Amino acid sequence: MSTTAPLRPRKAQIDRTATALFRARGFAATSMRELATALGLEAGSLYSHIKSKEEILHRVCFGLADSFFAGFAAATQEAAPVAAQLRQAIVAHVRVLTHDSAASAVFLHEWRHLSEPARSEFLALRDRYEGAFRALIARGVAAGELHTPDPAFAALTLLASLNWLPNWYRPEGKLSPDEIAHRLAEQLLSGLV
Amino acid sequence: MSTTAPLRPRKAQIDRTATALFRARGFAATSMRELATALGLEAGSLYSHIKSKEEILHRVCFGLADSFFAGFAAATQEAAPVAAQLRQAIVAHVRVLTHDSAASAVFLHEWRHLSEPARSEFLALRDRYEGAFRALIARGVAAGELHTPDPAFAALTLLASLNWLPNWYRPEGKLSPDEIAHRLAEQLLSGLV
DNA sequence: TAAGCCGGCTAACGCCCGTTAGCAAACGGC
DNA sequence: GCCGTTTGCTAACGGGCGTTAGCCGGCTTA
Repeated sequence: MSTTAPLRPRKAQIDRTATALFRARGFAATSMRELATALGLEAGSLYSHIKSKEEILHRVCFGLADSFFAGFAAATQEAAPVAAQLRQAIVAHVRVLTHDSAASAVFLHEWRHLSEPARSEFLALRDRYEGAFRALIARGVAAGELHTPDPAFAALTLLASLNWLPNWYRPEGKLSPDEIAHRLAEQLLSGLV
Repeated sequence: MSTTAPLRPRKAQIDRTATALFRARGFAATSMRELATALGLEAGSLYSHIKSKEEILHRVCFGLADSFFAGFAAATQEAAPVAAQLRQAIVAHVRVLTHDSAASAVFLHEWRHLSEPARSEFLALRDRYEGAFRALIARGVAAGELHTPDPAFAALTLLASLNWLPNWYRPEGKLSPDEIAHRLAEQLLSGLV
């Protein structure tokens, strides 16, 4: 858990606005002049607050990675049946996705515009997170609580389903984040028969 | 099924190379000069073959949409149990994804760089395709072959899992496309218990 | 009231972008 | 052997890009 120093409010606002633009148009297709206009500024003024365009992307991507790891750790630290831990991990994952779906979309799609070595570091984190799910499922299989021919495969499809959420989630929708999480868990753990 | 006129070979090669670059770097971050260099040309020469950068993206996105619809139609035209039809539709979808995973990745991620009205037309096609899966699942539920509280939800998670495939599929991997398709179908239809 | 930071401006830098115009070599079919 | 098509080149266009330098008003704190 890298301790993120509290951002000055203006800087946090820049991050939020940039995140929304990055999500809507993509990182490469969003210009600093567009971002400045959206904030009611001139382009040059942004550089009183940030060092570069990529710095924003870096903060968004790694900040969200921290959130995902924190959620997973909290969900799996109790001594509960593995299936219940997996359910909790799904809920935690969905909570992060829904709490800031714009940042999540950026996290999922725009990380490749990070330049090295940040890009490789990011991918390593992503692999580690996926590995944690894989290991959890494997423990469930070993304990006889879960059944799948291939835990890696299962982890892949599970996370893929969850990560599609930012594409259709609307905060004003009928289902609350936790209801969505439980339905997803139900669906993914029980299948369609 | 819009009949795609056969492309002249050079033009087809430009499309293929561009697709690979769009996938690796993203549409907006890929320059015509990069594309030309990858083909051993100068940037201006590209315009003897194509009208614009976006034209390439348009062809890739809509061409793949055609493939998906064709696969789905072939999979569901026989009078088989709905569950079997769904299995076949999954296999068809996976075949398209694996046959050209670069184009699939572009189809899935870069369509938003289409300008209007192409962008809206693309989204309408995508909705229609998703709707076809949803309807198929709903028919399965009505026939008592499938069980899910919410066919729309099920269609969403199913396609999400499948569409993650281009992110990890490697043609030289151990599993053949059809083996992957059957495992995915198994996983998604039966769950983890 | 002075000092110092915070937040913003204007102007400009060098560079890269997509695209066009005009020209020329190579080649296949009649 | 001619003609049209295909394929490519060079040079340049107007414009947008990320970023920097230098400046300044206004707020906070001593």
